[in-house]
Amino acid sequence: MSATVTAPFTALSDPARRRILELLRERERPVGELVGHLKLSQPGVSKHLRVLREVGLVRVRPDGKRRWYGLRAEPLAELDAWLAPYRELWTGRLDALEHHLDQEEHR
Amino acid sequence: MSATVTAPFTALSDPARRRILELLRERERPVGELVGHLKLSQPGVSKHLRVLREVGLVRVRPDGKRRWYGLRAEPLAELDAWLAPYRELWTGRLDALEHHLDQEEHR
DNA sequence: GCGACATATAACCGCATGGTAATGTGTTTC
DNA sequence: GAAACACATTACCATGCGGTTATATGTCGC
Repeated sequence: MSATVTAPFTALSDPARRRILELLRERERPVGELVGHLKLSQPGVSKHLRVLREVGLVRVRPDGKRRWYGLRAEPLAELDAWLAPYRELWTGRLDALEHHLDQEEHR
Repeated sequence: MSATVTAPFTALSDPARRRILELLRERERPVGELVGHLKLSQPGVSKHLRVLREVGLVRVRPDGKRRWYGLRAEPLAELDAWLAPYRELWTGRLDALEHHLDQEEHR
């Protein structure tokens, strides 16, 4: 684990891809259903799905002519881990990083 | 607040920019010092700093000929907020989202 | 005011990205 | 096995990005 966090950040920088993840957060969906929600052509959606697959943010489960896409949380967990050391900057804990809070209050 | 999360995701998708944030997490630094850590030309670093400034991830404090860059946590907090609804997918809490866990255990 | 210093901006380049229309591939149905 | 369906891939285009070198801008010391 913990390959690099570049890929997930890049993948999530596109609004359409974030929208797809949002839709898959509710439940698995076939491609056509995603297309119906996305103001994008079917190939456009397939292209985004390929990106999401390649960074491991979604998984596919073929079922006849349908391909059901589902969410994979692992890369998101890596982003969360990346964020961790920064989190104390805004969680009001003033241990060991007070100088940053100082900076904030002068802006 | 809560503009859009696209900008911070895009900004963080570059390793050099993440490295800069990492350096600024310790303390404020002038540009030259960042250049010294970054295998990049000075203009290259300045370009990345501009991007970080525009998305609000850093702030500048001019002091004579130096310009001291510091971290701003707000956009990171927005990312954290964006991640929130997904977080329960990997935190072992099996409330209301068991179907996702089901999916996970079949892979 | 002038040269040195610190940084920003401009101009340029190669490559990746996101979108589309067209086409290919696998599956179902009759 | 042929047509219809669901989806992926290809080919193409315009735009943006990250890098560099060259140059502009502002500040300090004398």
